[in-house]
Amino acid sequence: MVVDDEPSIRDLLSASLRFSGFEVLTAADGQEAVEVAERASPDLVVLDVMLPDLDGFEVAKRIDAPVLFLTAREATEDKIAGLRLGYDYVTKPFSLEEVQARIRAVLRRTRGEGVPASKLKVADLELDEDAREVWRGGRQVRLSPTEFKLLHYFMVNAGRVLSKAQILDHVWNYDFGGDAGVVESYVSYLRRKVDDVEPRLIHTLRSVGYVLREPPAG
Amino acid sequence: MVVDDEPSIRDLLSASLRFSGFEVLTAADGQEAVEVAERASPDLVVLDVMLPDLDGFEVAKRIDAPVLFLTAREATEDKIAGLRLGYDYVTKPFSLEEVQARIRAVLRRTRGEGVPASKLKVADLELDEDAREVWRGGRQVRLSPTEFKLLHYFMVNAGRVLSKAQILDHVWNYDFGGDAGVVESYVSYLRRKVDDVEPRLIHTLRSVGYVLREPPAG
DNA sequence: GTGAGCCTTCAGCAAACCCTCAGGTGACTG
DNA sequence: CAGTCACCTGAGGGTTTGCTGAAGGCTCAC
Repeated sequence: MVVDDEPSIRDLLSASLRFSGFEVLTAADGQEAVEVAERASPDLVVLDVMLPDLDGFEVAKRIDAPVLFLTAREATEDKIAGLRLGYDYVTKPFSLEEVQARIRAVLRRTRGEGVPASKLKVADLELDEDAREVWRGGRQVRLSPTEFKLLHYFMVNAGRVLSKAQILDHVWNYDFGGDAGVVESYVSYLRRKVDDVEPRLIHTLRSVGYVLREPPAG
Repeated sequence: MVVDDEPSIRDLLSASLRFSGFEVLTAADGQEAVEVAERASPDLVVLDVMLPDLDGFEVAKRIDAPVLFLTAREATEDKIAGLRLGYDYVTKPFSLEEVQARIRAVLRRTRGEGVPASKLKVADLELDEDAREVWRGGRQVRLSPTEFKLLHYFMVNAGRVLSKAQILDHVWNYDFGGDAGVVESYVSYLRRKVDDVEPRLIHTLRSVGYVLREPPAG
């Protein structure tokens, strides 16, 4: 369930989550959120701290479900302090990758085994979401936050062709204004760090995009 | 459903889609689009971003159907930013092949199994639309974007004779000014890359066109 | 304040690609 | 058989696309 008063954020999140296979309900304010949550008992609520009517914390108290908070990066100290006390949260502007990673982490914690494990593997390339570690051929690799998010996106979608626009939409914050050139830079960084041995896993499809996959025989 | 204020684009798209077996409705502006969509609930709407009355995004919000946007290649930043919100789009000038491929992809995603799978096969020649891969006799072949579009057009119309003019109209952008000589060049490229073994699949019909088909036994 | 790591832009280079053209080849026709 | 026509294909030039090194600005920790 997604609760935010800005329609654009609501649409962005619900579309992205539906595409990933979740069933999504939405609410535009605290009142509606409590009502819908009572009827539908969602597995998780993504909740903006700042709502027009009720305070986010108030809503969280009245809902019997795990909560992932959304908050402005420039939030006041007491808000952040409140969040630190046991709540998970993501700051706006966020990237879809970030939110989905957090959602999966929360579900994994609360629902135990209903969710895929946190280790992704393609050929001899491994990524551990919880530990935030990446290994290629038994050797650990250090990645910057953006590099990690990009590689994670590639691995979740292993075998699928991803356009640069698509990558930009998922890995970069939704308010990023630049062009797709930055994706090329980061693909280049990733290649140097995790794809400098055979078999090559990141492949360029000229004027289409990139794909991460084990090359087929022949 | 096709929504564009330029009659030539509308006719081009609707004729091509009807020929491919779709039922097509059209609208010339946003107002009409919303009305028609309400009455007919189309499976998909092909929608120009730039309409005389309403903004394309406004229309998309009011229509309860998947949307494929059309946009000028040199669109301004904010237009593109809107497209970041998860929408599929094709840039003008497009080729009919491109639009139809995108339409099928969207329908496949939203309607699940109501649409033919993404793998085409003729004899030992295989083409996977999603993975953008082509195989001949178990061996993978790399194709440029135009080569891929051309082969795709051949395979969708396997067994049917295609004139060079027809091919030009479907595979090349609608504003292409050159002559049919390119088609000969690209057929030649394709033959070298995917038709260099028996049985030959691409056949020339002198002063008529080409056809891709498995030759009959004997 | 200072430095390190990180993010983004940019420009130069390299490769891939698209299209044109022209000479050659094979088929049909008178 | 010779002439004509359609087609095939190699060569080449202009353009597009992608890769990467370098540089500037930013944040954050010390």
